[in-house]
Amino acid sequence: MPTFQAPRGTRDLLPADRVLWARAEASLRDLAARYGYREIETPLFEASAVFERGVGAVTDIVEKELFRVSPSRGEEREPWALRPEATAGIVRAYIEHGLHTQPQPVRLSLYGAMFRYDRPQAGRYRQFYQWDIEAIGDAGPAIDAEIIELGSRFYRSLGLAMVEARLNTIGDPVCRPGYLKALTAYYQTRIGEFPDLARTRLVSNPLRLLDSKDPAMVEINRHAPSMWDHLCDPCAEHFAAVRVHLDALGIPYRLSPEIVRGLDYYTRTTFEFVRPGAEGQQDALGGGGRYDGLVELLGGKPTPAIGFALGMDRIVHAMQEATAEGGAASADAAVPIAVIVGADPDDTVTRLRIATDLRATGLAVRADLARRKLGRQLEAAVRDGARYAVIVGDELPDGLVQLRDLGAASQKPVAVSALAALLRRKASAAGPG
RNA sequence: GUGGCCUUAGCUCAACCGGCAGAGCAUCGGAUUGUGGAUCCGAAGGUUAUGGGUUCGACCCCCAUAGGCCACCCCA
Repeated sequence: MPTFQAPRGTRDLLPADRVLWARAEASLRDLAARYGYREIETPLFEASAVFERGVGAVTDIVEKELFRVSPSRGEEREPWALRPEATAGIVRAYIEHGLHTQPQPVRLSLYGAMFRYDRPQAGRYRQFYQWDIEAIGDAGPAIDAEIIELGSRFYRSLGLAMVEARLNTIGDPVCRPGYLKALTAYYQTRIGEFPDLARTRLVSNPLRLLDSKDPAMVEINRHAPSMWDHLCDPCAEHFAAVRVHLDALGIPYRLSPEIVRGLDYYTRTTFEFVRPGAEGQQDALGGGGRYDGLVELLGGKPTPAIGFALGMDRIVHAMQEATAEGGAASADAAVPIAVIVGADPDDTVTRLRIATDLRATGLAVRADLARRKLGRQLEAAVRDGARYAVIVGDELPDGLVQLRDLGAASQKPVAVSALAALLRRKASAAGPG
């Protein structure tokens, strides 16, 4: 066993892994830019209160899962926590920097690491990665549809066509209390059938009982009153309008009353992206909703907003499975067009100098600097995926090297001074693959 | 945070009832000194996750710890 290992719940992404990650990240950056969601970066940690107030102090998230950090010294008094999600920090930044003075809505995109302190298992890490999209300052249903369509497109761009959008509405502070009253009243009539854990939850967060996976609760929920029957007129109109927009865009979705968000600042639209057939609890690949109450809760003016977050760890996992099922393997960006090898293993100066000169012209080349014999150098070049080898040998005093086509196993002498232009032409001619 | 299963070389795994820790792949080197993913030969790689205990003797049995996985809790 090595002396040190990655901390519990974290892992190293080795170069072979990073290829897939980079592809997903490139796709999301491209999409965000084209949809007008501009990148923002917030600190990895914030005052704990940002999350506690935003999320609710009595929830498991804060009591159990918040990754708290405290300064080991100094005058800082405020307890900090690593960000468990992106929204609270983004909203804090929106308020702090007066982004309400910019044209509304402000469309924002953030990709990065999030942290939670709970017991790890596959697809659930203490350090994990999320892509977060927020549109702050627009109450209309069209922006809801834009964001859901953006999420759908992202999955499709990665070849995850099976991902399914699920849509719901949870009302707003006008109509939800009445619904909660009706729901609680119904649950009271059947509390005798409740599993133990569900009983405590009936008090703390009855809405959450709707997405319980306990068979008894599923049966009870079958006859539970529906939020949809209790919506106030504005909420009902909003919900209908979101669906009109999605239908107009041709975005398939399933209406799913169990998609709830347990927190008070969530309003109206909620949605998730799931992968049917995923093992265990790993089927949710992302989700979001409207949070018209959060900006005010964190000290800003009342401001409508909607956002969503996609878990990259699970997305990459899904991509790996899709690749294993016969999809195309992705290309490694670090494959060189040529490797500079030499007959004299010790002459690393010449090899490094030629490689450096070629790289200065923009080419992707690598010099073999391990002092091994020529055969080993060629072998390594082939296994690196290089198409050419530049062989430095006795011809060098005449200004010549051998340019060897590793695929065709043929070679010809080339002037060192002509190498860059020649390789550039080869690189652009054949293209990747 | 609760319960269960698991941990042998970088990776995938062997090792009889408790009796000298091995293989394949990968890595590095060699196969008459300037040419390849194959083949052959060789080397290196281990306190059997860690620490205790039982035993003449422990990869094997017992306890603890760490880590992984699974189911809960939860999923902002």
